[in-house]
Amino acid sequence: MPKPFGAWQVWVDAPKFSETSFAETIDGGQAFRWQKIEDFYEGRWDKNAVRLKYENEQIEFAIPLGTDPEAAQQNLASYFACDVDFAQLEDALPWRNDPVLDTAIQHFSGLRILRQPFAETLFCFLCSSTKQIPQIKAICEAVALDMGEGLADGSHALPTWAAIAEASEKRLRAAKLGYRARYIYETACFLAERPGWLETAEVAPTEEARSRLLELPGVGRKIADCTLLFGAGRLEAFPIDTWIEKILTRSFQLEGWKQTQLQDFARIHFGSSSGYAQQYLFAAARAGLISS
DNA sequence: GCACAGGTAGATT
DNA sequence: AATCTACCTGTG
Repeated sequence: MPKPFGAWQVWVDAPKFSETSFAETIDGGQAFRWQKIEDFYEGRWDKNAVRLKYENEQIEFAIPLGTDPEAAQQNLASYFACDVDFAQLEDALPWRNDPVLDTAIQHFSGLRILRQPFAETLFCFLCSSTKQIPQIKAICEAVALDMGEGLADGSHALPTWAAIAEASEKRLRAAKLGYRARYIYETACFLAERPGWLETAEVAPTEEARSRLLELPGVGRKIADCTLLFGAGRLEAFPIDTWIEKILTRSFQLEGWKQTQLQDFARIHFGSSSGYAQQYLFAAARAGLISS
């Protein structure tokens, strides 16, 4: 039975994408709530359920029947951070004297950093440790089905942190979260005792926001930086995961550098949008374009 | 069977 | 302060 989505419409104010940069932006490891179905992607965030497809150099969208197209486009604009000029930021990256970054940008030009809901981003990356992307997606979906609110198309949103706090570690483990279940449940309880705490962290200056996130059980530097980059538009946050560490050591020949030294290198070399550069490198490495 | 996967925290050296 | 190690589960 087909899901109750309406007709395809052109997203008039969509950012400029190539087919590659479009696919990589929504389904390249920034977000874990998109799935490819036939020739389109279906995704969810907050209470939104949307289908998107790249068609004739444009982005078309479809939304559940009976939902408001104007509101949907506003929510899309927010999610895709349409207030940010990524073309300008891309040009400002040091690709002119960095052949590795140049290769990555040539292939994925037009890539964007999403502006996902802060609380959901934190949750998804708490699920992500030593998991492959398909598994992270499966876990998020399982938790959404168990604890998340129903959406207009019959699918489920991710649960709020309050809803997780009212559940249990055991229920999280049922979603195959493994050892991550304890971190997530303890973080939920931490947040439940501190109304407004996460919202304050979201708008704090980046360093303060990061140190706040690091107070949460299971949140280390990498997850904190992913939350800041993909969930708060902090393009200066440079998450160093196993991929980025390999890229920096092999392609940038920084063998033996410590995490703090790699952070310093990223800030100095890539500049104030180092997190944006990070996503290009991550995409290129996963595509096998640069050695990692 | 076994290593590894978009890590973190606590123990050990 | 740097380097192990345990922690769940699925995949190759």
